[in-house]
Amino acid sequence: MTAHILVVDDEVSIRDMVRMALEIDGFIVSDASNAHQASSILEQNNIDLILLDWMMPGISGIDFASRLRREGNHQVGIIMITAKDDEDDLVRGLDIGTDDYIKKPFSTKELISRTNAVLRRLKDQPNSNEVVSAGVITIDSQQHRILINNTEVEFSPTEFRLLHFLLTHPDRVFARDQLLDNVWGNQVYVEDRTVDVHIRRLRKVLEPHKCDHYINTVRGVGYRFTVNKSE
Amino acid sequence: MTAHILVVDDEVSIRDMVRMALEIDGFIVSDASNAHQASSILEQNNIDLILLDWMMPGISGIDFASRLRREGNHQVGIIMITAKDDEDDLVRGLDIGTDDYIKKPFSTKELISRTNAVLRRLKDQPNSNEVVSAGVITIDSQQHRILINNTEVEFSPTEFRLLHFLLTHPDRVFARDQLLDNVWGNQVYVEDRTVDVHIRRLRKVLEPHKCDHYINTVRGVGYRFTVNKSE
DNA sequence: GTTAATTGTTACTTTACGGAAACAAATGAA
DNA sequence: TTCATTTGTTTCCGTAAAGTAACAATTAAC
Repeated sequence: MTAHILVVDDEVSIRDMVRMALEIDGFIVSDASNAHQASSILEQNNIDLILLDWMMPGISGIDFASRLRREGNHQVGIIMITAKDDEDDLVRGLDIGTDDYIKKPFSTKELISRTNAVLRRLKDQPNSNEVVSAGVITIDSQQHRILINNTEVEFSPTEFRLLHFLLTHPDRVFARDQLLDNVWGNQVYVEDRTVDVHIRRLRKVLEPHKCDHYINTVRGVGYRFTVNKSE
Repeated sequence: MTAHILVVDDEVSIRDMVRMALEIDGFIVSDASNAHQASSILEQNNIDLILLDWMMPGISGIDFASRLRREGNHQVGIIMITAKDDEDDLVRGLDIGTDDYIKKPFSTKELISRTNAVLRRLKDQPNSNEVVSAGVITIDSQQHRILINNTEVEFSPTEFRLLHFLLTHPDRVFARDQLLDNVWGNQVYVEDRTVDVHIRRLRKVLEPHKCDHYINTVRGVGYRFTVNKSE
């Protein structure tokens, strides 16, 4: 969930400033002072977004960005950081497929805002706006609503994510740590037993609607969601 | 179906670049180097959207846009292109009734994205002169009036825009960021929590009319407008 | 030029959610 | 059976999120 951002700038002061602003806002940040460093970091990490200085000694930001896109990397977001008097190069920069621009000098607020905007746009690509259902349960992600027998039932955020994951992966056993990875995210460390507690809470909410039996316990392994009674 | 776009800029390099980007994306493009040319093209064609340079010799973009709106042309979309990052001027630009603006330098992606966004918005509401309603609330955009149970209720500008956006996009959760993008505009950098405060103010105004329950809080996600009671 | 309204931000309060601990119950193995 | 292990369940507490009000700055109105 937490985005990993790569900051590429030859000036250490800019790097530090940007890094600090991003880290305060909860992002994971790596940085590089030139294109070569940036390349190796990209290879070794799962980078979501690059904040790239326009003018750098050696391989410029423009060249680096266009090379990335030419090589077929369209997943990573790229925000260019430009100085005032780079307007002449504007034409060159426009066709290489960057996601946004930030002009120096910029506020941290603008930085964060644009970063989030680009990340949001990238995330929106695969539309998770579908309606899924199993048995008497229907989940509308866009509305963020769950209907059971056409009646809305309230769930807490974690319960919502847990049920959504289970329902979209039916008839399959998941170990507790698999559920933690998929529902909590692989960056959070919580106890295995926490899953049990949340399964319990989920069952409790489902109980009045007589569909808590959709959630099976597989002793020694984990939990499974199924609409067919297995017993 | 295909949108026809008019590009107005005195610099030929910008015109060509924008034209190329738009044509690659399948738009029909006309261009003009000044306001007079633009006027005649507007008369002779069915233009959906104008990409208008802020600073032009002779009649400036801002003058041209405000004249269009004054003359009653509210159908055509207008996106301002500006090199200045003078916030005061930008605010003035929005007040005139332009649909969006793009700061130089900008990416082709941003250009295309904003163009599509404005076109979508215009299409959604063929003319914003329409009257929309949900439950006991009726919004007349042209009159800039909101009726609740056929009684006029006063809202501040931001409250008006917020309620209008929510009401025209019912039964859908919006994150605070999304609301900021859609109600405040994409380049206004305000805190997330500001949304909370305005939601509060909106509810406060709706409260005496017993329809504050239309606005749902979705914890951990954002807000949703719905006429159906969620319980 | 004075006043009122609007808006963004901050600080404080309230709510309720999530995580872990603790204990009970169930299960399986010896 | 007895014991160990796994799972169910409840309760407690810290904290993150949302509600709220007050404040300052800006803008509009008079």
